[in-house]
Amino acid sequence: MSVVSARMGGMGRGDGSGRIVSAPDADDTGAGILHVDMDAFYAAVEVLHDPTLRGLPLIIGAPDGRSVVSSASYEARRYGVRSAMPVAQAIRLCPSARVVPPDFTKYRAVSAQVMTIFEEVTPLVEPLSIDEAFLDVRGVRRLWGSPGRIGAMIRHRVQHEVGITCSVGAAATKHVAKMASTMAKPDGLLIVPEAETLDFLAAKPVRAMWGVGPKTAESLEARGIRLIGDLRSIPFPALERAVGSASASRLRDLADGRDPRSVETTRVEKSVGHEETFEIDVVDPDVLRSELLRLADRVAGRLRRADWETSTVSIKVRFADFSTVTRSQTLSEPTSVGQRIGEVARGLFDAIERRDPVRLVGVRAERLRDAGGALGLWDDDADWRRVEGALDSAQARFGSGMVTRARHLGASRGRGSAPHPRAHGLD
DNA sequence: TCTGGGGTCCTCGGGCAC
DNA sequence: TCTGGTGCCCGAGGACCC
Repeated sequence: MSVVSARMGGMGRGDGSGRIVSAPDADDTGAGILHVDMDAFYAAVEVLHDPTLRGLPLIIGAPDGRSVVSSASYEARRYGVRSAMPVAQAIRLCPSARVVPPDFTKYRAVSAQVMTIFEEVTPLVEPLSIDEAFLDVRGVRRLWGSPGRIGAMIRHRVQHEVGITCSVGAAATKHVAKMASTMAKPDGLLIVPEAETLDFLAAKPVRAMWGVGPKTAESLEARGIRLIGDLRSIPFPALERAVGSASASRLRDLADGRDPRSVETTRVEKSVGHEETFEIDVVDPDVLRSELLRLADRVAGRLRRADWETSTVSIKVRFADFSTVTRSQTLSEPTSVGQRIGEVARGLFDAIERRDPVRLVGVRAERLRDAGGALGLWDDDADWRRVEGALDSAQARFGSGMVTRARHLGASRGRGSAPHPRAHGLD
């Protein structure tokens, strides 16, 4: 029996018109990775808090200025409203829509409820964003049943315990599970048994792949590569010319159904930043400098709350014509002091000669590189040798101050003492 | 029609160390 | 002492994701 029990159109277009779903008891052999994605999450949470909004076209986004749509209800999507579209344009497409400013406190609270449900099903949960996660359910079959049953159970629990709907993709790999949940939207379950992976992928457009955006798709399509199946047949050197060698290898693997990424339960932030778009483009350098200081202060505050320091500060300046430049500087001494980050940001800004009107400035701080992965997860001797090499090289470059600190961080965690996230998995 | 804000990851060229 | 290969970091830019 085919995985597809209902088909209502082509590929998903974001408005649910291409929805494809499976029955929960469809063949799910080998489909132990689930991707769960909330449907129109921000809009759904707003409806949860104000039931009079149910059934209305909703646009989540700041109603004024230069903001864009963060989320839209399916009622609004039927008018062509999409995420990332300027709010002004969305209102023109759907003048009857209710525009609601985003409230992340509310969204985070509901997200926590949903993630708790996931963690009650399996310890192997990888939150991907506020409204989606991967779950590895291969080790909990005896507890809850097959992946299809588990997907159906999660959907039922989220709907009844939280009050919103979600879509689930079940497959042998993260990539296919993610594609499947997208196709099942809204409020659906799509199972791709492992043996049907290649057939499932073959006729899908390359644009549907996770990681292929407009630019990559355009480059592929210009060479006649429109379907994932085409990625398998094109000579590899031609694919490399289209997207570069690393992307070519990755895309070829994904097209062949290979995706070695496991569900990782730990994730470490690598940078924090703030940026702001002005309502009206700014020319006055003093205004821009003081804005950079303000952003640097906010960044520093977050660094201190997270108890880490930055080794590299970068700024971003977007001009009126939307061209963007970034500048960064690695510090001789790591810091979490706003004034210091602000000084560096201002210095970087002053070194940019272009003085066109500016629409956006941003400040970002990279986490201090401690040369072995921020959590110090040493897999084996090879990792350690690589770290030692990097530290030696850095010592030669920068002197011993920063390097001693990095070496200490590595050593204090202990070689081999930190468990790899995968070690927490079920058997 | 005029493009947010928060991120991650990749590529590429240059410089440097071993 | 010089050279080439290798591998790392840095910095800039870009693509992509939600």
